[in-house]
Formats: sequence, C-alpha cells, structure tokens
Amino acid sequence: MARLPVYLRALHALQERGVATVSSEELAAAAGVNSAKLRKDLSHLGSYGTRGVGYEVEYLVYQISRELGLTQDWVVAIIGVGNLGRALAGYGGFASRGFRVAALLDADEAIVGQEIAGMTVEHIDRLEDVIAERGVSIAVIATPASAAQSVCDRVVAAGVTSVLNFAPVVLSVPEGVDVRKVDLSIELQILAFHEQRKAGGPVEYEPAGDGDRPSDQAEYVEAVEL
Amino acid sequence: MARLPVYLRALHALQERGVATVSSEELAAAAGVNSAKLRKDLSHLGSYGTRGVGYEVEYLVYQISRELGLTQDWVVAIIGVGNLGRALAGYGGFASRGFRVAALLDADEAIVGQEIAGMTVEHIDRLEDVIAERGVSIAVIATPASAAQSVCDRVVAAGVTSVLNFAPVVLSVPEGVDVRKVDLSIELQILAFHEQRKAGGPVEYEPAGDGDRPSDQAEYVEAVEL
DNA sequence: ATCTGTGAAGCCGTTCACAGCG
DNA sequence: CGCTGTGAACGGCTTCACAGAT
Repeated sequence: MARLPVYLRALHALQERGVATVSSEELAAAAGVNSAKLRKDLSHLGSYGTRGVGYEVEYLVYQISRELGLTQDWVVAIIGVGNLGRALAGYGGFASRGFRVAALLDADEAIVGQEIAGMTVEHIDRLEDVIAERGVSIAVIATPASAAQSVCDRVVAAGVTSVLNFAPVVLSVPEGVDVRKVDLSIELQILAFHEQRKAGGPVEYEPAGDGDRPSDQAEYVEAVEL
Repeated sequence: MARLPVYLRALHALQERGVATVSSEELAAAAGVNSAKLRKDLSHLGSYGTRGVGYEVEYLVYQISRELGLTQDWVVAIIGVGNLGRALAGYGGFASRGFRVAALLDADEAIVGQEIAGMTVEHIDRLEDVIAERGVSIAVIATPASAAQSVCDRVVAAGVTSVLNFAPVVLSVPEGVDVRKVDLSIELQILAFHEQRKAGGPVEYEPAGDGDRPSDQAEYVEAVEL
C-alpha cells in the first residue's frame, strides 16, 4: 500500500488544523485520489469509519501509523556522503517519522571524519561493524553508480533487508530483500517525454488526449548519482 | 512509458562495453524486467529489432532518445536552494542527458547571491522573468512544503507545464500540467512497512508470501523537504 | 534454428453503484 | 438522509505462447 503514507500526511495536516472527523471524499481530495479508492484502501486495514459520519482523524492516524510500522523506530545508515548524502543527512523529515540516521559512511578519506548534521562520517570499512553494533535495518545508498552494487552486496550480507537506492543502476539482490529506487534523471526524462508531446511535437502512435488530470501525479521515480 | 529511460541506461552501459547487438532477453535482464514486456514496449516504437538476431544497440539508443525527447535540450530551473537544491544543482546526470540547469532561485536573502555549481543563486522575485528570458520548460521545486504550492502556481502561471516536486505536499495544478513527485520520507515508510512484515510481525490480513522477487524494484517515490 | 513481434489469455488495481448501517 | 463498505463490472498492463521473419 504505497498510498498509506500519503493519507497519513494528509491526516496529520488535518490534525494540526484541529479537524476531528473527515469523510472519505474530503480526505481523498487532500490526498489527491478518488474517494472509492481511499475507502477500499482503508477498508483493508479494518472498519475504522462510521457510516453517515466519516473517519475519526486521530484514530485513523494511529491505525495507519501502526500498519506502516511507524510506532517503532527504524535505524538508518546513509552510505555515500556526496551532495545527495549530505542533503539526506540533514533532512528533517526523518526523525519526525521514526527514522533515526545512525551512521554516515563514505570511502573518500577526505570526507571521512567530517562533521555533518551533527554526525561524524565514518569509513566504509566499518560498514559491517556499524550495521551490527547499531542495529541498522534500512540502508540508504547514495554512492556513485559504480560503487552501488558492491555496497549493496555488503549491506545485504550484513543482514540488512531494506535498501533505498539513489544510484542510477538496477541493483540485484537475493529474494527477501526489498529495494526501492529514486532516480532523478529518469523523472526528468519522463517529464521531457510528456513535454515533447504537448509542444505540438510529432504525434507518434497515439491519437491524442493523453489526459493529465490535476491530481494524477505520477509515482515512478529514479536516482541521483553522488 | 516509464521504463524507456531504464532501457536507455542499460543500453548506454552496453554501448560503453562495445556491445553492438542485444537480444530482448539480455536487455531485459539488464533493465530488470521480463523479456516479453521489453519486446512489447519496444514494438510500440516501431520494429527496430531483427528476428533471429536481436536489437542493434546504437540504433535503439537513438530511437529511444528521440522518443523521449532527449535529442533536444531542456531548460531547467531549480527553485529552493537548501541542501537538496544544492545537491540537485551539482548533479552531473543532467547535462549528459540534455537537461540544462539555467537558474537557481531562492527566497532567502542569505542564500541569494551565493555561487553554487558555477551558478549564482537569484531571488525568487525574478522567477517569472527568468522563466521567460531563458525559456525554462521544467521547474524543479525543492522548497519547504509551505512554499511549494505558491511557487508551483507561479511557475504554472508563467507558462511552465512540467514540474518535478520534491516538497512533501500534493500540488494541485490545472489540466495539462504534468507534476511528478519524489518524496523520500514516503519511500522510507514503504520500506518500514515491508520490513515490519518480514520481522515476524503480526500477520494482519494477508496469508503470507508477498513475494519480493529480486528484480521487482518498486517504483513509487516521494520527497525531501528543503 | 533463433529470436522478434503480437494475438489471446490472465491478472490486478480501479471505478461504479448500491446495499446497509448509523 | 449521509456516508461507509463492498460486490461486480471495467480496463489496462503483464505474461504466455506461437507464428513468422531472417
């Protein structure tokens, strides 16, 4: 359920505004989805709504948080402390959602030892030790493409089964390991593709009317290198 | 066709290794997809393969590049020069794929005027002028969540119809405008969700065997703030 | 004989529409 | 009467399997 985090964010916003109850229609609008879809998604977690009324915001926040595993803390290691790694290290959205960055690792001697976002960058040689000692369960790979697969192999060998990959390569991992990827350059390429079509470009194989509705925000992604 | 950029990357890698021809099977493996899917995707661009042989790498690279609109240059503006904006400005994967970052804009007087990745950060007040003068066609929003919607409204009003949003909000835009979003915190939440399940967590509503196959890299995304 | 291109079947997520609860 | 929860219809994407080109 990749949409639950989006609902959760919308619910948090409502909570801050002091809203106690929402209808599927309202919440769906805030999350940018169709109301039937939202109801079906929520019904998978159980019947947390009240017919004729809607959903109680606070209760729903708790249920979704629990479903997503956000009621516990997750220990994250960031590997590769280039521009992107630095940006991730300083990202405030982690702690607030139960993600604790416990290590920054890099292979570059010039970077190792630097203080970033209140943490000292450690040498990649310590990777296995750090994962074991601090109980890292999610590895964020922000290395250059060339290093990504070997870093991935090492974190997997060290027992990590969740990887967020920012390097522009397809990582191969054994069954049971989850890899998600974020690739900026692919995002831009997809935008360029649509942009080209709009600009009265040559119509290639579809008649017309692709239909980009307002809330139809695409959800594919790709990665930044370094 | 969100997979074309992935194919293209795999093809570039093959090209660098001097490979002249690939079968659908090989290319599919490199891109992390099924070979039937790959053939169907490529067949939509025309018949660029040779039966009994495979696809000519160089020719296919050209055809896909053309389809994606990468044979022309795209002018990009990055709005919000926090940690993430800086990382994006310094990202090398842009220029090589026909994306030219033509402007960095921010509202913070302390940041305006700084030199980053060879460019001077300009004040957000100049947004409309910059878009018009330099022919910006893609806007990258890397501002805090609170500023994202108003920045988005301004770039859309200025004629931009492609937006890449890193702020953790659902942007609402008029029909005809393309928004893609990258949200890191949502990525981590999805990983946490799966991780929780693996760890012998309470089985909630599915029997078992979710089946994370190796090449099944998820493709949803979400954004970093600032 | 090999590997592409593609009709046909299968599968899964989305949407519709309404029964039924509050 | 309003709004949730959900069976049923729909549509698009994926996979299969093979005809046919080289």
